[in-house]
Order: sequence, then C-alpha cells, then structure tokens
Amino acid sequence: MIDVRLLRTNLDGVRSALARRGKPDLLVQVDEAVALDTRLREISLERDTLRAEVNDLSKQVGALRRDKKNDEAEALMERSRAGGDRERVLQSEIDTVQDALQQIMLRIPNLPHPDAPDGAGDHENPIVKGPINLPATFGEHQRVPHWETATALGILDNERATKIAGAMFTMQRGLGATLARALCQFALDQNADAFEEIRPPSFVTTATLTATGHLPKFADDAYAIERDDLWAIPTAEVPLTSLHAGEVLDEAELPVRLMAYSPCYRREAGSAGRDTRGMLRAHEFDKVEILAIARPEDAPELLTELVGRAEALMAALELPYRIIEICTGDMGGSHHRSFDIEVYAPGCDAWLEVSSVSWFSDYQARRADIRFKRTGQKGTEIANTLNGSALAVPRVWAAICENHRQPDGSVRIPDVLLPYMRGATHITPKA
RNA sequence: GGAGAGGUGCCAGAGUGGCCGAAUGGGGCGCCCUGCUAAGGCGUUGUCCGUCUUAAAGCGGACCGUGGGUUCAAAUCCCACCCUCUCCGCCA
Repeated sequence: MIDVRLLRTNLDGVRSALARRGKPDLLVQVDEAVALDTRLREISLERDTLRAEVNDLSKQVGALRRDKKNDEAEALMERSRAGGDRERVLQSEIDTVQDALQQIMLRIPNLPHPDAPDGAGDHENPIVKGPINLPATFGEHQRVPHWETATALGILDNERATKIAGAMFTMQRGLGATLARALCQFALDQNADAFEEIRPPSFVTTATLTATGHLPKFADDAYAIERDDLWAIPTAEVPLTSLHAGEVLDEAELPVRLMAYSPCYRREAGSAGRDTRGMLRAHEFDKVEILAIARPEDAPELLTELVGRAEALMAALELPYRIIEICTGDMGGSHHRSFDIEVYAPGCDAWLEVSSVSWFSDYQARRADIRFKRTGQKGTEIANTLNGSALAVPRVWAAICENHRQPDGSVRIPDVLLPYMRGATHITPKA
C-alpha cells in the first residue's frame, strides 16, 4: 500500500505518478480514497471525543460508587449510556468507511520511480543492456524447439505429465530432471556468499499472500486450498517477504538478505494456450528467489546488485541474454522499479523472460508491517523490500536445450553445471 | 484427531470488573557515589492513530494472542478462532 498520508500531503504527486501507469481508472480510485479518508478522520475525531467523555464519566461513576453516592452515580451512568449509544452509531459508520478505504488502498498500485521509463505496454520496455553472447548466426541444429528435441532425448515427458495432472504441467526425466535440479543448486551456491538460504512453506495464509500484493487483486491466479484457508505460493517472494512481517528490525540487522529455492504454483488464468508449449509456461515450476529488506536509502544500490547477480548466472550458463527495464505501463502493481532478464531461445526464436528483479519501495513492507528502528532515534520507519528471481528453471532449461544443442543432436552441459550432473558432460539420445 | 495447561510491556512475572498502559524483579539508557573493578543510590524506559504546531512538547483515542459480545466501565466476565506447551493417538 502507499501511505494514506500521501493523499493528504502530496495528492498532486500521487496523481501524477499514478497517471504514468496509463490507467485512468486509478485516478478515480484515488479520488474515492481521498473522500473516504477525509470522512474517516472527521468521524474518528467525533468518536474519540465521545469516548473521552464516556471514559471520564465512567471514572467518576467509579469514584462515586466508592463513596457510596449511588444516586449521583446513577445519574452519570445515564449520561454515559447516552454517549455510548451515539458512539455505537458512529463506530458502525467508521467500520464501513474504514473497510471501504482499506479495500481501495489495497488495490491502488505503487508509485513508479521517477526514473522508470514511460511507456504504454511491454513493447515499449527499453533494452538497457545487451544483447550479450548473441552469435551472429545460429546453426540449423539450434533452430529446433526444445519440446521436440527434449522429448526425443527422453528428458521431457509432458504427455505423461498431462496424463497425471492435466494440461500445463511438465515433467522432466533422467538427466533432464537432474539438469533442473542442478540449475537450482547452482543458483543457490552462487548467492550463498551474501544470502541466507531459507526453505519456506509452500502454502501460506491469506494475510501472507496479501502482503506481497497478490491479493486481493489476483486471487484467480493463485491456487486456493479452501478447506484449510491456505494458498499455494506463486513464488518464494511471498513467504520470504512475510518472514519478518509484524516485526521491528534493528537498523544494524539491515539489509536482511534471504534466498530460497521453492516450487511455484500459478493457475495462469487467462493465459491458457499462450506460450504453453514445452517448458515455456506451466502451473508448477521451480525457482530460486533472492530478496532483501533494507533501509530506503540502500535500496537503489541493492536493486543494481540483484540485477547483477541474476545476470551473472545467465552469463555463466553461456546463454545469450539482454536486460530490459519495465516501463510504467507494463509494471506490476507492487513495483516501484523493475528489470527483466531475457534469454534468447533460437529454437523458439523468442526472447524468454527468465528473471524479474524489482524494488517495491515501502509498498509491500507497509502491507506486511515490516518496520525498522534507526539506532539512537525514537520511533520506527517502514522498510523497503526488493526481490528477484535468481533463476527460474523451466525457461533456462529450455534455452540450454536449444542454445547448447550440438550438430549430433546432443545437448552440451555448461561447465558451471558439471559439478551437479553426476559426471555427465552431454545429454545424448538413449542408445 | 483426543485430553489438559497456557498466551500480559525488551525479558521474567503479578494482576478475576473501576484508583491498571498495567505491581515487582531483571535488562537497557541517563545521572550520582567510587583510585579501578564490583556493589550501591536516584531517575528514566513501548507502539499505532488523530489533533495542535515549522518542529518538539502537549492533548485525545487505541493496544494485555485475534475477532466479536456483556457493562456506565473489561487485561479481568461470556463466545468463537489462532498459536504455544504436556500427555495420548497417528505418521514420512
């Protein structure tokens, strides 16, 4: 959530920042929020005043009862009762207004960073680096989509995955399964120098899924386990962000740096049939996420670092990649500024998004109530959060199958993964 | 899943309707005493919202697991839920 107080102190700033997202409805929502907030403060003040009266009368009643002046006490109780009745009426209006305001605030997206590029949609995301490692030409053997080659190699068996679980599930076999796990292991090892490894729960409460901004807006995209009131996580960002929810951290503990491998579950509502072949889009996939909780002033540098770490993995895997910055019209609702890393897959002839790194300013931290205390100062401040995929397995797996395919049809394992492949240097067709 | 016990401030822990935002002890912070250390003395010690103010202070409200209820008045009584611990059952 953005800070409600911004609506009071800098409404023009909020409006112009949100206008850059190119969704006129947002400004209507802002106006509604302003009206509700104004009303809420009016009636809250009235309620507090009434409460003060009732509190005062009650104290007097207590004193009079002790002095056995029951008649006088009775008179005050009568007045207090009347005050209490009026208070109840106000309180129910407060509840209504507060709830309405909360619902709107939960849906108003974050303010884009001033340096985030303007743009109407994904076609206007500027390339800020690369392409790197992109050869002038690709061999014919690389121009075959991975769903054909990997199936032929016996390392991808989506047909049986579908038999078991339905459409849009994938299954890797043999060295294909090993490769998927190797990628996770590699991504974790590469970031272990600065990040604590977490193995979080894969199911979370509604409050947890709300903190990151996935609820209430994107309920249809998440798997719900209704019987137990739980949600399957769409990314490890969700449990990691809420790891310190409701806590006040010491400034000295910051930045908190966490990483986690986790399965990710997405219903992909609305995208059925799009990019669904092979490993491009599935209901379940593996990912290694890196995340930081930081003081606001440290966030820009951390954003650069996180992007650099995700980039380093693609470089080490010898894949052609580029970095794009997400423009205001394409930016996720919780994002303040974000960058994607895309890898080129010659068989699909497409740039695949393999990592997304974002700075959320205090938007998620306010929802999650993550605060910190500056050393030697009174009071607390809302922290900033940042996170990014270090490595999302399926598309990287696909890109390896296509880019590193040899003229003989085998797939070469990049050197950095060799320690995790049980001695295999190539994936070759079964004899 | 069953039975029982419990959730109070930074920590321990008292508090069964009013004088309780909360005793007492410990810790932290400040000052004093002290050659140094130890011991001791005095004081102080949370968060959120609103209001006034350039700001601080002040003032008002809220917070004793969470949400409801009873009452003039709730940490305290009632209901539901969540969590923790012990025992039993089940189980990788």
